[in-house]
Parts: sequence; structure tokens; C-alpha cells
Amino acid sequence: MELKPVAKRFVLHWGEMGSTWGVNRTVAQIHALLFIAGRPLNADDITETLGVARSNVSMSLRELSNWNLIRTAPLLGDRRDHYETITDVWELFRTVVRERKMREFDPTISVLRDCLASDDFKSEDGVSQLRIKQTLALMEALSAWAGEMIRLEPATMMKVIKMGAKVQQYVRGKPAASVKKGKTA
Amino acid sequence: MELKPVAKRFVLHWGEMGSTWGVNRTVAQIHALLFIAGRPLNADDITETLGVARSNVSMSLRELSNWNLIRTAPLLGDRRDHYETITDVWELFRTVVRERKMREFDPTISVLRDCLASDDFKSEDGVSQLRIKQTLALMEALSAWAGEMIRLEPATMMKVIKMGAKVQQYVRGKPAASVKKGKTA
DNA sequence: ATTACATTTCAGTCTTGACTGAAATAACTG
DNA sequence: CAGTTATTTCAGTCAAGACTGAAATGTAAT
Repeated sequence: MELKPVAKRFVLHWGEMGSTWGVNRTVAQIHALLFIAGRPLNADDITETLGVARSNVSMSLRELSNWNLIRTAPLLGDRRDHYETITDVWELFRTVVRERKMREFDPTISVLRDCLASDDFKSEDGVSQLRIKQTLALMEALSAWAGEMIRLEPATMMKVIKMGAKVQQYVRGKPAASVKKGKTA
Repeated sequence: MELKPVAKRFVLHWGEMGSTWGVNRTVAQIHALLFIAGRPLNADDITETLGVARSNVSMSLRELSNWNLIRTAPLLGDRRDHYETITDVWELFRTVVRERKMREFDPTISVLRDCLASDDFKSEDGVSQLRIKQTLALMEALSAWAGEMIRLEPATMMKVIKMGAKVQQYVRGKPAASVKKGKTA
């Protein structure tokens, strides 16, 4: 299975981006490949196409599984495991947000709550206390927001996102000049 | 300058999270330290407090500067550069979003547009074409959304976030049962 | 201009974690 | 059950990049 030029470029770019996004290159490449392939692939297909070790593919598939980004798709007449990924981009996005929230936000929120509750907290500098409280408040707000957004149907989420900053008119009670006219930096 | 227990925990935790967030440990620790310190610090203060090499501090400060997360704050009667970071957490958040959008979204959007525009595109599999188009649409929507959000005043942005999924009632035309009653997964 | 202090650069070292290949395990088939 | 195929595990290797220390550069005072 040889990739066509554009597909190859897509897979390679996704792999590079993976590093920035906190998953390694191979994991991101495999995901891109499954996403673009149009049919479930088995581990050997992937090994061949990407030119990495079979064992690397195995571990990377496990990692993608932990992210809930792939599932096995049994094919009639073929013993080998075949893998497919979510094809709806908004559903995909939702999954990634859910997982990142779980890995990156929730643990930090726990630590911050713990800090606030600790006996030592009262003896900290006033500024430190304030910063920690504010950081926790920010993260709780973002976490709650993300939690609500990922509960929406993909189609609804899309509408909300596309509505963009126009929503502020509802929190302010009137349309916002700053956005419509681009007044602020 | 010795850190109090909670401040130390905060700095260490922020450092660990940094790895997940795509900046290295030292960079994240320095940022946490400046955030919690309550006054501008010079490079030697930081070196001492964190117990890393002076040169490492120098490079990390440069990195934070590239992220627009710190600025120098000249102190009367002291030649050495002192550094401070944004203290408003929403402003801080806005800066991080702006920078990540620039580094992680914008380049990918360029690549995808390029793929679509290329001569090879038409000869790709139908599925590949579709996936690339949908991915680009998603990323453009998110990018536009983020672009609008970071233009808002921090206080407004906070209100929008805190409003959460309730905004969907405005895109749908009525309150959403799925959120209020938690019907969906 | 010289000295003293502050900062940056960079070549080399060290750490972390990605990747491989071989061996072990598991799953199926006749 | 023996043989075959598929998958996972893991110890070792390798690569990327974080970190250090020493040297170079920059900056201000005398």
C-alpha cells in the first residue's frame, strides 16, 4: 500500500505536528493514515506503508486505543485485527478535547485544590495565595466549559463554534462593537 | 530566595505539566516562579531558587520572551535585568492561546490549503479528498473562533466561558434538553 | 580605555523516551 | 495436539533535545 503524494504529505505533516501536540510521531502518523485510508487497516499494512517496526506499530496502536481514537473492525475471512478511527472530524475533535482535559486539566485542578486545602496554605505569601486561587478558578471555569461543550452533539458544537464571538452579545446584553468593528488589538 | 512549601509544589507541578503542554520543564518552572513571586526577579534569583545553571535560565527566559509571556522590568538602582510575567490569569490564558494557535494551527492550515490547491489533489482517492477538506474546514472554524475569542477583553472572555454550553440555545433557537437533562453521553 | 559586572553563546554531556529485533505469548486451524 | 499465524513484551540501541560550564560578547561605570 503506497500513499499518493497528497496523502503522504498529510500523514507526514500530522506526524510532525504530533510532537507539538504531545503524542509521538509514529502515533500521529498512524492516526492520520487510518483517518485518510477509507477502510480499516491491519498492523502489517501500517508497518509497510509507514516503514517502521512492527512492534512500534503495535505499541502505537495501543496508545491510540488509550486515547479512544481507534477501534478494531473485524473483517470477514481475515483473522488479523483491523483498525479504524473516527471519521467525523467534530467527533474526533471532541474525543481529543475530552482526553486532553482528563490528562492535562483534571490532575492540575486536583493539585491546586490540594494546595488550597493544605495547612501550609495560610502561611504563604499573600500574592502566592491569590495567584493560586485565581489559577484554580480559571482552570475550573475552562474545565467546566469544556465538559459542557463535549457533551453537545458534534453538529451543535460546530454551530456554537461557528457562532464565534457573537455570543458575547448575549452575555453583555447588546452586540459588541469591539468585535464587529475590530476595535481592540 | 527559598520557596515556601505550597509555592514550591506549585512550581514543581507546573514544571511537570510543561512537558505535556509542549514547553520544557525549566521554562515552565520559571514561568510559574515569576507568576507566583509577586515581584520582578533577576536571572540570579531564578538560578538560585530553582537550582539550575545560569545559562539554562538565560535560554529559558528567551523562550518565555518568544511566547510573549514575560517582559523586563527595570528597577531603580539595579543594573541587572528583572523579569515579570502577566499576572491576570485570563490575560495569560489569552496569550497562550494566541501563541499556540500561531504555532500549531496556522502552519497546519497552510499545509492543508496547499494540499487542496495542488495539482495532485484531484488524483487522490475520493475519501482522502473528503477527509482533507473536512479537516481544513474544522481547523479553519476553530482558528477563526479562537481568533475572535482572544480579541475580547479578558473580563468578557471570562463571561463567555462561564456561560458555557448555555449559548447553544441561541444557535438552536431554544434551550437544549440534552444539556439541561444530560441526555447525551 | 580599562575594569567590573551582566548576559549570551555554544560545544559537549547527560537524560529521556522513541524505536528496533528477537523472543515470548496468544489465537486460531486442521 | 501440533503447526501456523498474529500480536505483545521487553531489553538494548539510538536520536532528540535539555542542561551545563567555560568562553565570548555586551554594557555601564570610573
